[in-house]
Amino acid sequence: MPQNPSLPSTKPPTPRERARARTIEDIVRLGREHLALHGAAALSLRAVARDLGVVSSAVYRYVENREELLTLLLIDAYNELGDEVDAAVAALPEADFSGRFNALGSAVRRWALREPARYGLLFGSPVPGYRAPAERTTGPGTRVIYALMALLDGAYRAGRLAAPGGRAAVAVPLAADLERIRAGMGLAVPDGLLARGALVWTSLFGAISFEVFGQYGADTFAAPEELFAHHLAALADLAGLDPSADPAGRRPE
Amino acid sequence: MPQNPSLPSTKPPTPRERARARTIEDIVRLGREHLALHGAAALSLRAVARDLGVVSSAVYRYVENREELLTLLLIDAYNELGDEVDAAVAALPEADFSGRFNALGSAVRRWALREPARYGLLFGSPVPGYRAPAERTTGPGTRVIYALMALLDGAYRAGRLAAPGGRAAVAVPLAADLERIRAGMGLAVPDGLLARGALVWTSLFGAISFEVFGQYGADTFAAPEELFAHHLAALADLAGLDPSADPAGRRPE
DNA sequence: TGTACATCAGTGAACGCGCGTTCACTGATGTAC
DNA sequence: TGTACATCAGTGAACGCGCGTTCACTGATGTAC
Repeated sequence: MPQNPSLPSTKPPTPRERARARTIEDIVRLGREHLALHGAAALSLRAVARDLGVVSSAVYRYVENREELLTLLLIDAYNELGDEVDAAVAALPEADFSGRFNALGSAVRRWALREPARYGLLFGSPVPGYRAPAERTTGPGTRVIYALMALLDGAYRAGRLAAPGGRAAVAVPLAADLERIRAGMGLAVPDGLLARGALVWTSLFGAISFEVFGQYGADTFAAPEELFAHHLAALADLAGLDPSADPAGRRPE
Repeated sequence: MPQNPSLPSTKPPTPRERARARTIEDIVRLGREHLALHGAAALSLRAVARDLGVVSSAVYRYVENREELLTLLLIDAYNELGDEVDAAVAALPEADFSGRFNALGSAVRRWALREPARYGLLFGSPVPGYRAPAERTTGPGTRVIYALMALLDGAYRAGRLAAPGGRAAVAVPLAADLERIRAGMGLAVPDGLLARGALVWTSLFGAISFEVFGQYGADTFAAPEELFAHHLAALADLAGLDPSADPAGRRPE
């Protein structure tokens, strides 16, 4: 049974604690590599132990079981994606809403193409027999949608988010859901724009998933970056982002 | 080595041939059930053989190996989805473009929610170590996008597809891709609308994947049908479908 | 209509593999007095 | 500063499992003459 590393981390870590933390880091790193190479279903504690240069049972000192390692890898991947998205967004001025939107979408795509198997773990078919513990993964798992919603909400508060036209009315039960989300995230955007934001969110990942998972077919699109840039621009329109007042010199990545 | 069932199927099938075809059907049916229950990674020839009431090596009379069974199941699933989409679309008058668009999207969603594991096989993370043979799966695998594009092209030819506004210009390399697609599918829609159609396509599957794969979180949306109906309406707008002339009495499913 | 032969479905044993997990154990590293 | 004890990392063997695939075989079903 693995020892609980540090409940109240008051004192500085002892050498043993630091060695232990480093080993856990190694395990996660090796697990990450296995994930990237062979996919989640093929992730095995024995293989990780081999790479760690240790007998298979030794891993159980650090990780309760295979599920737990999967959870660690899930959190690790969500956080890496979240970090990269946050950094890409923060690199542009706060008032450049369209620029930040582009940066967010491009950052997700870049990470997904670089880490297809980990992207698949997060946004692909569920791993059979594994259910992520919500209390540990919800936080890291919602970072991208939080970043997107904060961006759109900021644009709305700045008067730079146009009201949606078209045929889409918000029905009553959906309005209740949206109100709950708005309250939970501290947003100001009205229903129509919030619903559009949700669509933009799923659409972004839909476009990326098709590219990463190879749905487009072998040689349908020779210029996938162009296609994605086009999609991003259309999604910015769909979200209601007003292009007129964007700082000059911005261009899609 | 499995015998090739029928290259030139001239004569009526012999009893043996019919028994053989029935057994293959049984294998696909059982494989389908295993897929639905445990996912593609857990699909095993031994398990199928057990369910078939036969020793494991006997399956090799009918199926070359595990890969081949996966391919059969892939084709089977693509065709079932394609059949249901086609039927849903054909149930509405040809001129009711918005209605048919709704029917198409709803049919995909319905099938996906009913068959989450098979949906995951088609549109989720790739099965590790498996590559679908393009020459056998491309046909069935493109039925939905063909149906969607035929629908949008019909609307365009009928003057019922509005030119896209917004910031999205089509860059040159992308235009070349689009021209190839247009020629290959015999379409008339211009670049802007074609690119929008591709975005609508990926967005539709993005929305469905999030719902099927549980990305929304446990209780974020109590009314997922409402959300999807809203998304479909927004996607109809995005595609450029003109709502004004739709037959009365149409409503989203 | 009957016989000799070819085809085919299914059997059963086997090979070699990797997996998750448990358990009693040996030494090394830390801690309390 | 030294000693006795507790903690912990890692070992090695084992249990029981399921998998894909091959192979020589037995019988039943079909086919040619």
